[in-house]
Amino acid sequence: MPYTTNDIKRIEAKWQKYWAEHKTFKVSADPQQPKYYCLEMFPYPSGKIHMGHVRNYTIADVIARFKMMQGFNVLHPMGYDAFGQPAENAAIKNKTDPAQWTYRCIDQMREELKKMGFSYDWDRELATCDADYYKWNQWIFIKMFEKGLAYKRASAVNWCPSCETTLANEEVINGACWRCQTDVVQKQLEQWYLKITHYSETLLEDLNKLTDWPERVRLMQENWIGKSYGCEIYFKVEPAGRQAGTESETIPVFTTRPDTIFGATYVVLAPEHPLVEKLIPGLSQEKKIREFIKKAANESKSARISGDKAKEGMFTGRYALNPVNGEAIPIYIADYVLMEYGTGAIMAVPAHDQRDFLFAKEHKLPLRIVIQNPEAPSLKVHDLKQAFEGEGNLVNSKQFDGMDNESAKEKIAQWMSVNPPVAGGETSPAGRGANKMGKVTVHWRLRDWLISRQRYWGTPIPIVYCIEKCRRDGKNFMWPVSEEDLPVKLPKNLQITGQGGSPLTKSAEFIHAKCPKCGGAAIREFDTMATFFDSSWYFLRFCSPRDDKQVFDKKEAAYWMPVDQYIGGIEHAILHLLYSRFFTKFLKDLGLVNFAEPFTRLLTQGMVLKDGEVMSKSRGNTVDPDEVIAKFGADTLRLFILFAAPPEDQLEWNDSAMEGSWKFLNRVWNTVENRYQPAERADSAVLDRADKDLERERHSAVKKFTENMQKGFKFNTAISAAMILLNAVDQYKADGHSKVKQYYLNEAIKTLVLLLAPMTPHICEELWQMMGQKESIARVSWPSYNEAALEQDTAAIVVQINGKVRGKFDVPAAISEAELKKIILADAKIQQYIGGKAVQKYIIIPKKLVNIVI
RNA sequence: GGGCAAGUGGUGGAAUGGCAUACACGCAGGACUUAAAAUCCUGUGGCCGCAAGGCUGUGAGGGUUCGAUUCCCUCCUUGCCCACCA
Repeated sequence: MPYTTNDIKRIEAKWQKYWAEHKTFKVSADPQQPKYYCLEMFPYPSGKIHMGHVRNYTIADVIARFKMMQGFNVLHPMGYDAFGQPAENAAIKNKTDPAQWTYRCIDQMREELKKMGFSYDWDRELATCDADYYKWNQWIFIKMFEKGLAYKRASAVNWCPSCETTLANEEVINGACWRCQTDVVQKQLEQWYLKITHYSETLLEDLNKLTDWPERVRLMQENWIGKSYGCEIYFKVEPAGRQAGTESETIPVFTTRPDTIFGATYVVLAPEHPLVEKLIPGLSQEKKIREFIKKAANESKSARISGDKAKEGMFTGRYALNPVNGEAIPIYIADYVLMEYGTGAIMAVPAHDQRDFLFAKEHKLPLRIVIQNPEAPSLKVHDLKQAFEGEGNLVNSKQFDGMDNESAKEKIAQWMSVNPPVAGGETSPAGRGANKMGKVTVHWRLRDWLISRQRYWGTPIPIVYCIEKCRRDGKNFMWPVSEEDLPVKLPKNLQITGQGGSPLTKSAEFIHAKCPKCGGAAIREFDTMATFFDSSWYFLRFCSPRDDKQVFDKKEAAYWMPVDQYIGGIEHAILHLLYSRFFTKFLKDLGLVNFAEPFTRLLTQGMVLKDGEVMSKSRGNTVDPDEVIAKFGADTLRLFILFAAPPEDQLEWNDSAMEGSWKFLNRVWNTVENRYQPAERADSAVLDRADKDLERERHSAVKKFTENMQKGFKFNTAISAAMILLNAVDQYKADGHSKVKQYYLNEAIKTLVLLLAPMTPHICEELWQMMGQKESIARVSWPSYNEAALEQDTAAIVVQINGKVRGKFDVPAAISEAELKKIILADAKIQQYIGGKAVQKYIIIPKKLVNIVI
């Protein structure tokens, strides 16, 4: 039979049908069997799969099939992250319903995935937009609400004017919306948050457990959580002349540099700081300050954080007292201080902080040097061209003078946390430290997660607001929907226009509800959940996807979880992976799971490039997997992707290398077809040199292939081991009349097909059948190797003189050192290189190398 | 500005202290063919040499070592992440 595109198409279709009909990859929990949960990040169903998907899922499929052959009970599911804005945008554009569009895309995507021959247990397929999935989103939300971990709060939030919705901090990239790149603005809104900060400490701490995660993902999460040790210092506000006697306000500032406290020459509040309202009324410049605050608020986030922007600010007219020396310093409002970090207020030390330095120069504010550079010890204020941010010894700092600033950080923080302000009087706000100058604190960069979205195509937040009795009684009127009323279903067939806010606000059918408390009239919350909520626990749902009684089956989850190998793009290093870790910790606290981390091992696959650039629709340099499959078949595509680069590295698309993969499979095919002959088991006692060499090549290929699969999934070098075996088989001259030779040839060919089975499953199934086997190759045991068969009789010894290669010797493998030396020194060429000089020593690495030092 | 990763033939890549360039792609030459495709064989880092062979070579410079692509230091370049984070 020839090897043509049509044959390949027929073979691939045949085996895809076989796997589907025989449910080859259907699994169930079996405590007698070791489990392996292999999971790829499920796709957003946009219809067509792209090369990034193909690479991601091919890597996962090879791992799943390899583990299956190694005897594991492998869970390998697939689903769709199906809620989200693209469905709404498509619905607006095509005047259809987001649900219709999404399910059509899912159908299309499923077909494409099947064409790749992936080993999914299709009976577990799920889509997050199914009511029987998002019902459990709502259930989890209510549990969080009950524990105080889901709450509603008004504050300045990130708002994307184009998507007309709020965004989480994690979704703002360089001040712009992650989805549409529109500049994000700040807006004051009442929104739902999840209290991920409740787990800050353990999210950080447990990163240490994730030893099989890429180092850089752990670092990115560590930076994102951002634990910083520092000090909160209390600056008492001086009463304004007329208001003398009124209760004084205190400004807590956060700093990581308490060693510079004696150099503070002004205090700065963020424009949104709540204290501003209390400080400015009645001041002559009140109006101007309000204008400035308004201007700052309207500025887009990207403009505000851009590095080269001049720092703008205004003097409030008020002063604050530095607790360490009682000095009155001016209070400013400036846009370079961010409300969302620290306390939203800073002490400015212009001599030792570049941002403060620039602002001080601009506003002619004084500088004071409190750290002397040991390399230029007579630093003067008027010499400063920029802030001195280096290490040094303290000056102008009273009893701390002369101390190195690293020790001073700790000493001063300690001193402030036990002593009242030197200027006297009460300064610490209630609960922050009873009348002390400051306190040692820890600050986190991680913010609570804003999950409200003013969009239609998402999980409705299961909350109702009573508008009758509860509200009239004036107490709580916000209630979670009771469990038996879940799911709160999304209404169908709404008009999606993309304008005028969420379509849910206009659906009478949706809005009106009954108050779960008093039974009176109520209206529903019409915000939906961010889709990252959906994907934060889907891996648990895959353990029991059809369970309609509970969020997931505890027993099933206990067997399958945690995920042994998770595979996906680096772009989810923070968002999805952090949220999933948070959910797992919450579910552990609920007693539903008994592990703290959902993903034991993580592999982040590299991007697919073409012409040196990331393949993307907007660049127009995509290669359609469908077209490649039509021409070469799925196996060739899979092999190319695995062979072209290690999975973590970028992969450069190359058409001619694609043909190389085709050629290789063609050779494998021809070898089986032309050289495999049924033969009986033969006596190994009659092996000649060539047979032994072939056997050694076979065992060596199994060893190298298996080790490369196990140590970091180095598929490219595993494949090269298989290629070497094929080369050895092709070189091997089997005497057609010798049963012994045919037997060993058959063994080598069978091994080759088994090794390739996880990578190119269709063709290997077909070849396996051609070789007379009845069983699907997917369930055959992985081949083993024998160390003894790898032994060689002779060893090639490299001889170096002073580290330079000067000769090679074939010697018996078991030779003694003395004999080895004798043989080498007897060589005329070696003697010529030694040239009569005295040999200082011999470095001998057995079976490898001898270095003669002269 | 801070952090991390990576720099090896014409190309993808291999070697993690012991023969640099495994395995492929590409290219060149040859066989088969009326011819082409396919397939097979040979060669393929650079320089010198008819050859045997020699010298040189893993971004640049230095160090450790009998021996460095591999470990350490400095620098350059590229990529990624974070960033008025106090």
